[in-house]
Amino acid sequence: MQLENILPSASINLPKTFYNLSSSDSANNSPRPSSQLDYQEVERTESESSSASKKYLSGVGNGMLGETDGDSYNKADGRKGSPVLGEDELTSGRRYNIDELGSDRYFISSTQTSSDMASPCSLFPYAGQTGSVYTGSSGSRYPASLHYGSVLPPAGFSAPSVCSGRSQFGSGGYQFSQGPGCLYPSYSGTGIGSMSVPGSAAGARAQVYLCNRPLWLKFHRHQTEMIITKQGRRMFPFLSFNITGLNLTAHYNVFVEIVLADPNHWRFQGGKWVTCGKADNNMQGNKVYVHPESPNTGAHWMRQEISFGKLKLTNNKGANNNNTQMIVLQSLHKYQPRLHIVEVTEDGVEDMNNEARTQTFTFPENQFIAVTAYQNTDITQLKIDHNPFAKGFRDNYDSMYTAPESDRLTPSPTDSPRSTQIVPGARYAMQPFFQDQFVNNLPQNRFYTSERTVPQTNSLLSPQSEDPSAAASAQRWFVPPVQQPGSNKLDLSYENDYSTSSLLSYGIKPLSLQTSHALSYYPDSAFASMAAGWGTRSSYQRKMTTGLPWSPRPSPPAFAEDQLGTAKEKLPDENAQPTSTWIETSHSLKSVDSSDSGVYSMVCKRRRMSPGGSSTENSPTIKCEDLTAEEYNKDNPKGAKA
DNA sequence: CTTTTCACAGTCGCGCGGATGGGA
DNA sequence: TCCCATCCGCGCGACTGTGAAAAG
Repeated sequence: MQLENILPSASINLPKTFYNLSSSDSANNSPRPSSQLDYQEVERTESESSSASKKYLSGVGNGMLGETDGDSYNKADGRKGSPVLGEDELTSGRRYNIDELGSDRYFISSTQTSSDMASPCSLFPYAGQTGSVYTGSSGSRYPASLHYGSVLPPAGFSAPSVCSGRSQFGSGGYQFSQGPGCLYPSYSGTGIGSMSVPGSAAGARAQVYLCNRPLWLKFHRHQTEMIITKQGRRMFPFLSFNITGLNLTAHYNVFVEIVLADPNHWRFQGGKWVTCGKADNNMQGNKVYVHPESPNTGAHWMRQEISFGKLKLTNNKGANNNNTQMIVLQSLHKYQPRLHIVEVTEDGVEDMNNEARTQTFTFPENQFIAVTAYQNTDITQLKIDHNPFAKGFRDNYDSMYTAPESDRLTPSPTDSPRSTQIVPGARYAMQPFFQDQFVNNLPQNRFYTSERTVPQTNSLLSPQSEDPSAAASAQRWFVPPVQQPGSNKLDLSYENDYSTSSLLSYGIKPLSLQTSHALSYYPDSAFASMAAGWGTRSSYQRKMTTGLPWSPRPSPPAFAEDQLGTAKEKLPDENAQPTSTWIETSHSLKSVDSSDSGVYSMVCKRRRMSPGGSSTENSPTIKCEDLTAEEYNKDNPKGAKA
């Protein structure tokens, strides 16, 4: 599919400066998602100041799998990717160089001032497939000016009084997309990252990490799908952020809004997602989920990970009035979650006179297509592999726990999402970690045959580990909403925030963690909390030994798995040219090996067999990406579903 | 034919109640 | 002996994807 076919019209109007950002862009003759722009900016910043990336890249299995496992790492000339899914921009090595830096801190700055606008990096409208939010032709709650950031008009973005009435959101306090054609906020602003508010100097400049970004990326590579049901279905992966840069004493409402990402109706055809007519923009229903802890102080939001694990998606329009936990979506439409941080008064009332107190953050990897039944079996498998609630569907569930210690790649049962929200005082540490668990709990051997040899667990567990690559693997996806003019500002932001790290560094080194500034927020150590909430189930404890492949450390979601990245996956990444990938690959479902795209497509469409089936055929230990045509044919003579 | 709905089986954590053990 | 805290097992509900049936 051609990119032009799926990109919203809004994406056509891209600043020329944008195309000049990358040498490869011009070759593509095609607009690149603004998200790339953001990534590029970050990348450039990183490349200027760090050589750690090479060090990191050179490591085997140290790859930030979430990013580097991307199959679409492209060489400068060999571009491949998946415009449809836009995964390439997320997985391209060029854009993700930062991920491989020692810091692993991924900052995405948004434009705020006019000078920023002048900067191609910050100005490019984020209209790409992966990170775009469709700009509706009709009125929108978010004016076009949003490309500066998330300027939420007081009129349309009424003060949420979340404190006293969070339900207002559900009942229309935030009347998103209530009217026809209003589903797509006019948000042509900066790319994925954050959007800031003009004149937001009045408030603290928030910066946001997408905590479980690697997991999101894994799904995003295959075009994330989210089940919607009448009773509501939780998202998986769920949204989880770390916020910094807020005023410690100011009060904020934090909520997620899910908006249409493009004006298209999608269908899964021929093993890939294709557009199919226009989206129904008359969809009504709640589009906002206010974090239950809203309003709260900046210190509160910054001391812990902000998770939206209880957010539910539904297609039941009748559920919008009385259920603030559910967001009403339409099946086969592509959506983009957005995080809003609104400074409010102590009683939770938004200052209507200061729209600059609203900041919005968008991560393109959070895009998903709402479905009533999974279409792409890869997504299904990913869900099964990573979602603790779906453990019952893991074919080799038992073997994962009975296997030798070194072979055990699945996390403890305590990786349950509930644990992430139950352990008192441990949210900051527990949730990020559990997010990691979700990523790490995947039976690695199933997908990355060579990863098993990588002592992932060791890197995680060994406090004394001084491996730079391991340390580098710790990553956070940082999205400061307000970007200071000039890339150097971004650098500064990065340097400051990372080196001084007001947030948990999530480094591999526990010591670093303990000494991090962020921990000062936590009277109860994350580690203590971990210990408290860990391994409560005796049944699993019996199965587990002390040397677990996963660690209860509050580690970043990404590195563990990333570190497992195979050389195969990483090598192509080193020379990846993100821009090129965007155009040349026609569909995102391409796997690592573009040459095997046919096979890949076939394999990926293979339906997951019932556990009762032949172990050979159903063997979940082989990831479709890793299967060659020969292997696949051998394993599954029946062939894949077309 | 595509999409949606529903019942189902499986995992898991919570909460309750009973059993156990230690101290007064 | 009584009281209290802790541990353990069980039932329940929440949650998942599956697969068949229903709906369009």
